[in-house]
Amino acid sequence: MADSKIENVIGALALAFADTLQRDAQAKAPEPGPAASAITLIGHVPGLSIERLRRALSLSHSGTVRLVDRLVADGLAARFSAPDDHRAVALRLTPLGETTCSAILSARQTGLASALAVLSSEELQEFGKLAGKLLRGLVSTEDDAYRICRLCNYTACLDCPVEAELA
Amino acid sequence: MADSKIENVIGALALAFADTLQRDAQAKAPEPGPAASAITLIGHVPGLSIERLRRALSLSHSGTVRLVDRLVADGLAARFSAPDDHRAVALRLTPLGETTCSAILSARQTGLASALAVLSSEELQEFGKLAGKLLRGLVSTEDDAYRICRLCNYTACLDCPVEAELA
DNA sequence: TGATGTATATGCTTCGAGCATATATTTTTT
DNA sequence: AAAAAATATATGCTCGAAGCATATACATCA
Repeated sequence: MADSKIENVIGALALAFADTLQRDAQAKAPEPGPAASAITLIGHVPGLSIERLRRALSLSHSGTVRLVDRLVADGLAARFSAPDDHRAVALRLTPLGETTCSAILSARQTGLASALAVLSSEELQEFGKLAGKLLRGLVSTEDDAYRICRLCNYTACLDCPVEAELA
Repeated sequence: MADSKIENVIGALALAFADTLQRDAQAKAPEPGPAASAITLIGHVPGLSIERLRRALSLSHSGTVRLVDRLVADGLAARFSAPDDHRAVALRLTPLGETTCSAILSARQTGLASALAVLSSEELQEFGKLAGKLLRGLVSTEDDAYRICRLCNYTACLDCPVEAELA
């Protein structure tokens, strides 16, 4: 079929972008792996529970608990008891965690911006429009949204297509 | 800046595409992690050396050797001595490895195609064109090419933008 | 020939991740 | 209202992939 070449190109680009994205983000995190995403998610949703974090990161339960243990030990996050559900933990970033979160997000953005610099302004608009359409097709549950947006800079996501799709 | 929203959307899409891509591919591999990429790379470049594989997978040397050990133990790959350099190992897939490689590639393609199905034919063409332009901007060395194309279906990549950029 | 660089292999250790299980709280059922 | 089931978190245990340091073989260059 004529389209499999296009699929190859798009798949390779997604892989390459995700690589640099995660590399840049993880370089500012205290450890490699999902720590960077955990920090930006907690920053995005203060009061997040461990269970929601677990689903967003596609980890096991114990893996998530241990990851949070490490973030707390590093002074980046803190556990509170959730006001509405006394079983649950409400996670928040410490001031140091906020700083780390900003560093992760700006590193992510810098790398991405330089990769996108080869497009003209019009091409970027067009590419972004199609990307938004594709993104809306990938979201059906709230867990999907947290997972997909796990490294987003939410301060810049004013009319996020993911939120639009869920609403 | 007005463009950071677009960057968010593109970054999130890349992450989501790469997630499904790797999930689909790894589900057909003997183990999670870089094994799926290793198999398709060896399939793509028979005679590949461990050192080249190492750079394409961004692993340590010992990690790559052990990964190859496991692929060989699983009956998916085999070591030969490279004809031109007697230090190097030439890697090849066994018939079972070829079968696995095909399964990985077709799983990858199926998932990607369903994600792209929300675009019209014209939109897909346009998106692919811009993706190719972006992709060319990301390649400067041959190692980059192997890394970026590590999960590509090379039989469908007749005029690959990565190869075009290197030539 | 000798020296340096490159490719591979292996012993050792570390540490992130999952499984099984235990406890606490909420929700549902009877 | 009491009992049962479901949900959220925590922890002991084990596994195994990955890196570091080191050793060996071959190649290349002086």
